[in-house]
Order: sequence, then structure tokens, then C-alpha cells
Amino acid sequence: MDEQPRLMHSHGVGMAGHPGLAPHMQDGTAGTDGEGRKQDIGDILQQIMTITDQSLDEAQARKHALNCHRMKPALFNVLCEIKEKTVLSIRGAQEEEPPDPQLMRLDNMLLAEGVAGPEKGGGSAAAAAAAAATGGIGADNSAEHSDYRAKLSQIRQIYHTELEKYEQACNEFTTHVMNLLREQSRTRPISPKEIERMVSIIHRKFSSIQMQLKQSTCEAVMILRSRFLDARRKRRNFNKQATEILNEYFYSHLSNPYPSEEAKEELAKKCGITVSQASLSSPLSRQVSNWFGNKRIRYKKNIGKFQEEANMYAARTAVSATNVSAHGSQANSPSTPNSAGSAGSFNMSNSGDLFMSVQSLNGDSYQGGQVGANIQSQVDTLRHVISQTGGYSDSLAASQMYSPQGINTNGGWQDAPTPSSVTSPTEGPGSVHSDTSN
DNA sequence: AATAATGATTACGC
DNA sequence: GCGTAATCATTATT
Repeated sequence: MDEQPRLMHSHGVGMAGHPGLAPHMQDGTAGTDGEGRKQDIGDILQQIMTITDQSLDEAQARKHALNCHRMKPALFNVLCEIKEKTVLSIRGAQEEEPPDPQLMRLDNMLLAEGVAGPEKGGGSAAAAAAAAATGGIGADNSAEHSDYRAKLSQIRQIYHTELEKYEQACNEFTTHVMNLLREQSRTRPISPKEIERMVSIIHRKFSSIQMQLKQSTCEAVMILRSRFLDARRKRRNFNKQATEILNEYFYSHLSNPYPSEEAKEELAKKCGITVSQASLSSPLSRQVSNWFGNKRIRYKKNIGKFQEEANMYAARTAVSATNVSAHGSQANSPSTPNSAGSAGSFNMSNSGDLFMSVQSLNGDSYQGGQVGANIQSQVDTLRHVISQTGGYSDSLAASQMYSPQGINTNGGWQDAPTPSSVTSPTEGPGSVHSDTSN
């Protein structure tokens, strides 16, 4: 390091062309005779052999000398330029990558879930917001909520530490490589552009690792959410009043228990299904739909089991109907629209069971073939019962009225030919709202 | 603790 | 999108 004079000297020689090499390169062109070549080769070998003989200091000195040569920068510049024009330009085309949509999606989700957001305060707030938005977890189960939040923040913490680790590693590696390249740029032509490129490559690699981290984090969050927010896991039974209302509607529309969207909303409102029971994935109206879906299928599956219930509700609606009509000062109401619908027909796949159940419950023996034709008589019976009892009808009478019919064995609730039934069930005050709110 | 009841979800067809 | 049928997972009941 300190022998400047010697360096100067040696580098002068070196740059002029290798002492032995340059000459014969020029000489042995035409290949005059093998003699000269042989000697050249010998020369080279000799030189190679002597390289190892050189002391380390000497080698370093030479290197340094080369580095300091005044022509060197220019030469390297040219070489770099050439390199740029060849290899780099070929690869340069695919250089700029558009921001990976997948990564963007993950980022967005993490942000939305409050995992990637700002530190604690905002993060948990975001988490709460996300939870509230998605699950609508009411105030009643705050314990679960906090549990959820705790787990989420755990995930969040892991995510952040991992991310930091990766970032750090990336930086370390990048600086290392950069140093290396910079150092090498003294001995071989490396343009700053190339270094830049290398850095970007490294970053890309690391970002793909980060994406994996984000991916798995997202998965974890999703699992957490599905565990905590899945309504199925935290289902609450409807309260008594709600089921009454629903049942009432169901049995008074037995012929066609498919409430319209409006009716559903009305029912949902009436049932007062609490907010805690409604989730975003299954809003109130959907709960009603679920209920009716379940009810229909379960009723159909086993009518016998529901017979009593049917009777009960039928009787009730019958009573209410009479009350209404009595109020209207019309003793013998002509059409009894409300309950007429309930005598409707629906089709079942297992008609045998149905028939049996009807038989056993009624004590009346119906002929299978003519069951479908009994609607009118049932309506009559209903009317009769209403006018006669005027109050609680016995289960027997009711069961007669509400035993299902119209066995078509093709499954499904075919709309019955019931004449005037499509009106609302419990007429009461103002069933015709036609509000169209929302 | 078994078992029934029940609300919600899923798969599939229309 | 809605309906059915099957199924799941929880809650109520025995």
C-alpha cells in the first residue's frame, strides 16, 4: 500500500501491454513458422508460473496500479455502454412490472382487516369496524368480540414482526450486494444502472416472500373470521313471539307459504329479530327466508309431527278472523278469506306418510283418491266452526280443516286453486302498507 | 350424555 | 336469485 514508486513503475509496464504477451500477439500473425508460437506459449506459461511466485503485496500493487490508471475509467465506461446495449437492453424490456394485482388485493384486505394499518389504536379500531361491518356483532356478546380482537391483534403482531424481519434482511442483503458490486466495479465494468437493476431484482425476490407472508396472514384472518363470525356457530333461537308470528303466517298460508319480499320484511320487522341475530351475511329478511325454508321442508317431511301445531295456529287465526268479522258486524262472513288459504294444497313426495298421519289424527277416514277435492268442504267446515264455536276450536275440528291435501307426489307446494287467499294473513289493522321503504 | 329441535349454510337445479 | 334437500353446528330437552 505504501510503495507508490514501485507501483507506478509496474503499472507503466502493465498497461503498455503485457511485457511478454503483447509482442508475440502482434508477431505471430501470419503463422510463419511454429517456432515463434512455441516460444510464445512457453513465454505465457512462464508468466503464468511466475504469477504464483509474486508476493501478495506485489499482486495487490499491480491491481491498485491498474485501478488508478487514467485510462481505466474511460475504458470501463465504454465497456459498460456496450454491455448496456447488449445484454441489459435485452432484459430491460421486462423491467418495469406493474404493481401485482394479487399483492394489491392482499394489501387491501389486510388494511381493511386492520392487520396492516397503523399501530394499535387505529388498528384495533379498524378491526372493530371491520368486525362490526361484517358481523354486526351486537353489544350483547362483547366477550366474543374482544376475544376476536385479541386473536386478531396477535396475528397482527406476528405479521408485523415477520414483515420487519424480512425488511431488515432485505436491506442487509441489498447493501451487501451493493457493496460487493461496487467493489467489483473497480475490477470489472459495472455500471450504476446495473447495480440498480440488481437491487430491484433483490427487492422483487423479497417482495415475493413478503407476499407469501401476507397470503398466509390473510388466510389466518379469514379462518379467524369464519370461526368467530360464522353465525352458524353462534346461533340463537328466535324468541317465542317471533316464532309465533312466523308460524302464524306459515299456517295461515299453508297453501302457499312463500312470503313475498315485502311480506318477509314485514314479518322480520314484526318479529323484532334483534340486531344481534342479524348478520350482514344474512340480513333480517334472509332470516325469515331461512325460517320459511326450514319450515317448509320440515313440515313437508313429517306432517304428522306438525299437525298439532298446525291445528293450534289454525284455530288461532280462525278465532282472530271471527273476531274481525264480528267486529265488522257481519255474523256469517261469506268468504272467510284468511283461512281459506290455509286449506290449500301442497304436494308431497311421500304421500303415504301424509295420508296415514291425516287418518290417524283425524279419526276420519279419507279416501286417498279424493283427498284433493276436499277443499271446499273444508272451507265449509271452517266456516261452520267459526260460526258455531266462535272461540277456541277444538283440535279435532281444526285438524280437519288443516290437514294437507293435494298430494301430487312430485314434491313442491303447487299453488292451490284456492279462490281468494292471497291476501295478508292477520288482516287486523293495516296490512296494506305498500310502503316501499327501501 | 344422548337426543331432539333449530337456525344457517351448502350444493344443485331451475 | 330463489327453492329444495342435505347437512352442519349450536341450543334445548330428556
